Amino acid sequence: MPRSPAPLPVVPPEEGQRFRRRLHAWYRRHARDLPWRRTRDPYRILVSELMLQQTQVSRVLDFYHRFLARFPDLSSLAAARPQRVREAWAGLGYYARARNLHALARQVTAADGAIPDTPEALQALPGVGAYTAGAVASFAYERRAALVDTNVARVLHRVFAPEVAPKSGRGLKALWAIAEQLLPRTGRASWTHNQALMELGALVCTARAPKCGACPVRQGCRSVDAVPGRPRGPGDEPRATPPRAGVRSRRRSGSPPA
DNA sequence: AAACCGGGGCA
DNA sequence: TGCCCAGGTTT
Repeated sequence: MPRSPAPLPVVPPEEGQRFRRRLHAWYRRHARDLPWRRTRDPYRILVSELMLQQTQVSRVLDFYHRFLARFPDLSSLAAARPQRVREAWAGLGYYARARNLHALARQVTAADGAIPDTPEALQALPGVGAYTAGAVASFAYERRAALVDTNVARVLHRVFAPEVAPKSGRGLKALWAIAEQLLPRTGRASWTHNQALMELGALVCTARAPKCGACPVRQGCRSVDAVPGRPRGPGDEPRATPPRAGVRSRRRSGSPPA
């Protein structure tokens, strides 16, 4: 029997629209002013995204400014010696990212010098995976591209798909499918939508102690709805235990609820 | 699909 | 010490 492919989750269009609206209204009021949100320069977006891989925003800020002062554009980076690039990265950690960025700069410079604008082409570059490819397409070129990073994965998991295992291959595929269904119609709107999704995960729908009381999309969140008996008012205290999306009573299959 | 990789901060 | 962070690459 050929194993039937697990059906990907479907988000009803109306539900998606309501989600987008509330998310956007929240973002307009709470978005942080981050330097890479003030530019569409593909090079600068690329630098920010590589620095931000597995690294918190607060720790990237200083490095970002210093790096760009040292290497203002792609060609200056491509022309630099590896040693200089490594120095500019010193302290940030994950130094393979610096090598990847440098290799990328040289590779693109050796070609036509243009950073690609589609996720497919971007993903062929060193150090650029599915997330970063979507991020550059969306944030630099304002293309209508989906992206799923750890923040987005957590938000979508909790709100729309608590039943999937978010770290598994299938779970991630499901979350990407949801992310694509949620995309607004235009690339311009997608830029804001994607930023907002990530911002919500970073500021409200956090890994530990999520601020559900301050969440613009808690109504309709399948993880919050799954936790009864907790009337949470605005600005509520961090929960001792996160919603643990998808834990409808963590029962090993077989032991029925008492 | 799962394993592995790799820095640093903070509870 | 363990978990988390705007993941990617390799097996």
